[in-house]
Amino acid sequence: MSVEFSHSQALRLLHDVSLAQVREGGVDLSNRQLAILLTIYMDLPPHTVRGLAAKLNVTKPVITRALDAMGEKDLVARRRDPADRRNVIVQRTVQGALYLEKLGDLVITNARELHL
Amino acid sequence: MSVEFSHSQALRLLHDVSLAQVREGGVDLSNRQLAILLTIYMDLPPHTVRGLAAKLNVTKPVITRALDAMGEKDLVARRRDPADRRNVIVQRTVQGALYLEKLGDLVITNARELHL
DNA sequence: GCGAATCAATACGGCTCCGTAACGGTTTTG
DNA sequence: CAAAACCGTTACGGAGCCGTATTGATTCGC
Repeated sequence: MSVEFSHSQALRLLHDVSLAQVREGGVDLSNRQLAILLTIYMDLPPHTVRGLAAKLNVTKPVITRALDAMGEKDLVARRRDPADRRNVIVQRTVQGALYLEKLGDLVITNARELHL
Repeated sequence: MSVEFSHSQALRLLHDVSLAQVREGGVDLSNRQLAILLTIYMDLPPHTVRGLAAKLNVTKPVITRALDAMGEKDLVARRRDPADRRNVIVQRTVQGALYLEKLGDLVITNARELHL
């Protein structure tokens, strides 16, 4: 299945998705937070703070703080690694999966409306 | 040209794009700023502060501040409306067009890598 | 076993953005 | 013309995130 995105189609898709996000005014994540959340849900576990920091090319406190913020919204959960208690394992949550499901639907809906 | 986005393909695309943005670490706009910028470049002019605020469902100071921030990066420009000097007309810039061109390319490149 | 190394979290000062409210400048209205 | 309406900006206090440096807990290396 192959398709040629036109340049303006790509930007229109971004426009519609980000506009819907802004207008909705619900949960709004920073670029970094979204990247972290998507990495947790799309890449293979396990996810540690250090691993996420390396993958996103940011410092560890950035990850810790993002997990704090998203943890309060129940989008992710933390657990100490029993094998090596220095590590923290980042886990998915029902709430987080739900949020990303809606986000994916938003992309798909807008892509369809572009006859893309 | 039509294609069925799968749910995970949509999220993967978002993941790759936001990850690239974060890893790059260059100009990073908030969700709102990006929505404003894309509206200015994708929707028909003229664009006023009030009009943008209504379109994005946010207050006017949000628009003013976003224009301040993006104006300093030369992504947008402001001009008084000669016809009604209360209005401010928001204009595109070369720098802004360049930024969005790169962003569009990023989406297209990542979409292609997904064989989408 | 004990010091070095590793992990995540925290402290700190600084910057940006927020929402509400007030403000000057301009135009419309009566 | 004066009062009201309108437009964008600024003021203000507060919240969130940043980078750097440090801390506390745990594990590794010798």
